[in-house]
Amino acid sequence: MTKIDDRFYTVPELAENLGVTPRTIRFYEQKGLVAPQRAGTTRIYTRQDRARMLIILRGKRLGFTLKEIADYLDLYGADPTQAEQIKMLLTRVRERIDALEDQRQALDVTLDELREIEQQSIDALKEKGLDPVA
Amino acid sequence: MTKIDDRFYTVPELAENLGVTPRTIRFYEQKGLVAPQRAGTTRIYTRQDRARMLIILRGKRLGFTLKEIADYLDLYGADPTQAEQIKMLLTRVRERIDALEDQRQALDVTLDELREIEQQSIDALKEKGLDPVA
DNA sequence: AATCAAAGTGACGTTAACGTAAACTAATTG
DNA sequence: CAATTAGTTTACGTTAACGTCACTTTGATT
Repeated sequence: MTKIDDRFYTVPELAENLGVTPRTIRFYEQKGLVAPQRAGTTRIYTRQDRARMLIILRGKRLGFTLKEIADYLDLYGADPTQAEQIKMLLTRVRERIDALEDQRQALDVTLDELREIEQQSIDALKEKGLDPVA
Repeated sequence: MTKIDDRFYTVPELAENLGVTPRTIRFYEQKGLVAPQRAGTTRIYTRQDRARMLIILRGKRLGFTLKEIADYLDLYGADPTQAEQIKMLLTRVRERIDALEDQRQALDVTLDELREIEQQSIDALKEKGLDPVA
């Protein structure tokens, strides 16, 4: 018998557990990313809710907007085979990979230009008899 | 005798010439980055003003904020030897290089994670007998 | 029942770099 | 001289993802 984790979390507890602020969790709810049940007015988060939050946070880490994450999650559960969901994920992930590779390219170009300016600055200071380190 | 470029620009002309909108130029003035003379109410930009704009635009391309660019430009002209200006520039440029190198690192990590997800998605679709390309 | 901490609910603030729209004024053109 | 064209001014709008307050509500405890 494996013990199932049937623990419930309140907002502050879940926030603590996930390393985010309570405001963030409530904000996500307002954006339709999570929909916890209530006990009176208090939000109750199950392990499934927590799993959803983890997906959201991973999405954020990977640079997706909350809107994109919401679109993805909308298929979650509404798609028995989950094929559509995975296809959509694959599409978005590939878009993001392309975007990041472009960014990487641009970043390298910028770095080169900055290094050139750095060198020019060093040279200029040397000509004035100044130490570029100081 | 070299012909000097003593042409003057109005806001829309300079904007056109630099590939920015008039609003941008006026915005920079409001932020204290440029201070063109006036002919009545109309702004008059000299070649020096244009040079300043080019510096600003380069700074932007390199990822500096308008505030940082403004600080840099404040030394421009107020520093006869220009040594301080160059030192400051060097400091900022190095900071920016460090930041971008960090960014590059993070970006690579993210890319790896995305590629992993891509692969997992492909595998999942294949197991369902679906073509990951479609 | 009074109290008290915890949770919730607006609602406005923040940041950066402009965009947009409306209303003005000044100068030129027919 | 009226109309058009240019340029200016002012102020609010935009975007994303929350932060920060101030205030109210609840459920629980004494």
